[in-house]
Amino acid sequence: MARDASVTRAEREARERVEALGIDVDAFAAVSNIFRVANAVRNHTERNLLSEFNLSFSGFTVLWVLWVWGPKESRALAEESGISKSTLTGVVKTLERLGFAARKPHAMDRRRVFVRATREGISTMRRIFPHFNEIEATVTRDLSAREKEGLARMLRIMLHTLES
Amino acid sequence: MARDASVTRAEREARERVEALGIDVDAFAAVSNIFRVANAVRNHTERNLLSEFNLSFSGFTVLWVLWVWGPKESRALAEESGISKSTLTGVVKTLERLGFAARKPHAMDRRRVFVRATREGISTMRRIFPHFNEIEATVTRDLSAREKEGLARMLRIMLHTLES
DNA sequence: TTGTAATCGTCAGGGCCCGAACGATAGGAT
DNA sequence: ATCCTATCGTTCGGGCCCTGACGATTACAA
Repeated sequence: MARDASVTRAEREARERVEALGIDVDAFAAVSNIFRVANAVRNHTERNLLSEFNLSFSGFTVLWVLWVWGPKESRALAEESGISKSTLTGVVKTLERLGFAARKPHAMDRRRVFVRATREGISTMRRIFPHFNEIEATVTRDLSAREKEGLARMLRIMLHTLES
Repeated sequence: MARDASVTRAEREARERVEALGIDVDAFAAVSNIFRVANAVRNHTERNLLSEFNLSFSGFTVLWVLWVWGPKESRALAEESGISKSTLTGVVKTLERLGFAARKPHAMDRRRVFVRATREGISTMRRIFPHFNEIEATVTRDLSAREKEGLARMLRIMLHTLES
């Protein structure tokens, strides 16, 4: 079957409704579809993979960061995970309850706290990550390797634009 | 200045950590960057635009759907907005409190409820949307029109893959 | 040394978010 | 007419999410 890149009815309606206002239709189409895809993949992953491990998507993300980077201070861990410090407090509490993460105090500075993945957290990530990547591969299966690279490249450009 | 599409330190670390597992690196780069961009744009929009109107991103999305489609039943409105029915109940309550939306009972079927945007909700959307589109244009400003179209096209392909 | 400013992680409050369970309603079948 | 089943929107419990405020701690200046 040929790849289906057709515009959904919702998107067509939206464009018609909005075209009169002199807006940037290309930007609109690109960004709103990013939200749609992110939302859909996130929900799909939570329901079909993470729920087995009692992990939320954020919990998974935080644990993933700890797995990749090793122990991190709260502030940096929050930033890297894309959530606020206060949200991180709650997420780490949940990860501790699940036995996937632990806190340890900073030796020099008693304000700071390190968070690390436990042995069980690490082994769990090793089990989950291949399945997660399988989902990523599935949802991009109708794109060529070249297209995937182009997609990632454009998103990185947007990220840099946002940070500047 | 030349466009910056360089891989972030975080992404480089992640790849190294994970390459040994025989995963699909292209899919990983594409999907994880979708999450990053969606998160960043969402937060930016909430902080710099929607907070002035006491709107969450979800509230904005729901109101936007009502603006484009006109009155809708709860079930369809939730689906179109990418949230669950139970979440919609709360979001619509907030929109009602703000005076942006109203409920009206179905004439034939007393189980069903229509939701519509109020006059004030509509005029608010007309004010907000151009600013929202300005953000969309800004975050994609380093992409050509052709690239934006290609980006949207690839995301639509992913959406169709997810739905099948 | 003592005051002051900066930074740390946490908590409080309010809203979003989901799945599961619920009462109300509707549509068919018998 | 009365079951049975499907579907509607809501509620409930628990977790995520943010901003703003907080006490604790540290760094630095006077």
